[in-house]
Amino acid sequence: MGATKTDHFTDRQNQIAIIAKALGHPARIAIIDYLLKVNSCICGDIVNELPLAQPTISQHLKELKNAGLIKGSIEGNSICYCIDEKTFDILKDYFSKIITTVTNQKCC
Amino acid sequence: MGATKTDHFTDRQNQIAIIAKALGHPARIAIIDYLLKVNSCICGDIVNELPLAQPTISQHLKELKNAGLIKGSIEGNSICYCIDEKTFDILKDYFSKIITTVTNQKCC
DNA sequence: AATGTTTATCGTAATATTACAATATAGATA
DNA sequence: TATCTATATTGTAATATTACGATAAACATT
Repeated sequence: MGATKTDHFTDRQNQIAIIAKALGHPARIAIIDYLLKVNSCICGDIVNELPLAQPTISQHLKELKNAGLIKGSIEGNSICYCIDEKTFDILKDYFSKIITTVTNQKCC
Repeated sequence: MGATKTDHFTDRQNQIAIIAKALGHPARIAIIDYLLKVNSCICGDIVNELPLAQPTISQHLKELKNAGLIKGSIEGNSICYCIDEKTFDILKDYFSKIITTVTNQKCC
């Protein structure tokens, strides 16, 4: 017990959940906010910007990358992380659809 | 150690993270999907619909409710759960803003 | 080559989440 | 009121997440 029963849900449900989960931590939202603000980014910057140790930030960046929310390219001896909008589109579409459907419902 | 350092982040960052986190489990996405499908709902239905025990579903419903994603009204001896679109709007607006910003960036 | 800088990984302690059996609670119905 | 039905709560085991010190890896610079 304790582990999520991934195989009982559809691929789409798992996909949405994985992306949402990656955004389910304020440090990761703060990283996204910072990436938007600076328009381009080096991880070291984030370490100075956030109240977390370097290994913790590296771990959060990894999760955002695994979820497809950011992509990183090697830039000399540091790494440039950027937002990957395709993945954000998936979520936006999902929410848009929900809102449209609910608006047409007469319930509760 | 181990606990999220909530007070180091902005209220808005925490708010987005809490909502996203609530959607970060496939069972909860499945519940949202089901609520959309049936247009109105009783918890018992969900228990028959999902491969999870009744207490587990009750727990997931509680989390969705705490995050403001659904609302429940007592309906005789059962409970009618519905989607609360206001909260989905918050996320949709957040993602829309991200996508607009990123599209105008020339990075990586 | 030695040193410095930047980022990742390992190990691990603290905490949180997930799932469910057992049980409680609340309202409906007999 | 006794019983049934629907949902919530409690307790707890299994697992996952979060945070960070220590260390490694990769590249740059001296």
